Amino acid sequence: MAPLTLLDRLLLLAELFQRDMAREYDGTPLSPARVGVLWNLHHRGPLAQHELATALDVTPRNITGLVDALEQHGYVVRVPHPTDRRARVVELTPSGRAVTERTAREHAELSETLLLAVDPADRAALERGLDAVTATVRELMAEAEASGRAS
Amino acid sequence: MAPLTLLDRLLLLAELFQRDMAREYDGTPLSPARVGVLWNLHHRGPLAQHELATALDVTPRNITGLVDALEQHGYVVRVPHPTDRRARVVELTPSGRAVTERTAREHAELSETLLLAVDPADRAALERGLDAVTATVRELMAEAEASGRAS
DNA sequence: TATTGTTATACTCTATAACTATA
DNA sequence: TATAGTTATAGAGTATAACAATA
Repeated sequence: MAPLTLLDRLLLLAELFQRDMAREYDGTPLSPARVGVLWNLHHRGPLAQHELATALDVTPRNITGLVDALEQHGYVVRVPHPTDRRARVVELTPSGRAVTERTAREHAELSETLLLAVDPADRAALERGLDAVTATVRELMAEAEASGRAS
Repeated sequence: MAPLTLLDRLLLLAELFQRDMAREYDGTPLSPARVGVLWNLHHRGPLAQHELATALDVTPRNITGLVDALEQHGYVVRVPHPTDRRARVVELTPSGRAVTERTAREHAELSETLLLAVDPADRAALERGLDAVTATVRELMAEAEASGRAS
């Protein structure tokens, strides 16, 4: 059997995270895409819908649906934009904030657990390596997008 | 700003890969889930549909839809199972094999590129670290599934 | 004119439940 | 009885296109 390449390892881990995420909110009104909205609001504060669309890299139509669902279940509210009467600003409710705070807490714990699993002598190299890989992936995606746009 | 944690880095990379995958086959009859079927057939040879369902961790109903689409576009064929007349074995066509071989080639190239981006002194530690993290994530998921089943 | 968000429509991925044919 | 795959139905996530209100 061929040994696992670096890409194999990374894709495997990405798939595990994705699978885990998809099950996390099973049976609740939440889902990975909806939590993505909450997570952005948690980190950046109230945002207009088009800002969410840009941040999540989806169409504005999509945001309408996600915010509809989140608002219906009480996690966010739409408030008028202070200066632009076309726009609607999305804000976390206390219930939404409870979700993001719980998620943040769980992330911190998981990060701790994962770090402890790595040999202390390997930790710095692991972080450096991941950063190098991430930077390269970003470059490749930017190039692909540029050439795609050109065609 | 808080520095990126190990989990932050891993989730970021996972998201980039996911985003890239989703665009890869944009405008073609392929898609991540369909390529997942082709990929399994590439690595394991012809498979019955229930084997695909187990491998991809989705319902048999889902496999019906994916194989329908792949068959309609000429990437796979359904052939009778040699001994079980209930089952249908899914096989790659030459056209399907062309896709998986192209994907394998692209993976090999990308893996090479990513490896070159990492400081040679960090490469072994990166692989060890990723394996440790992957093993831990798997343990946690298995535990979560076991306790979910119990409840 | 351009932007913001919506309605209308469609496609993919996924799930559960009921059913047929076979084991 | 149990398994393999299908039909029926439903819901989430995504996209494009046309439109109203506002900038």
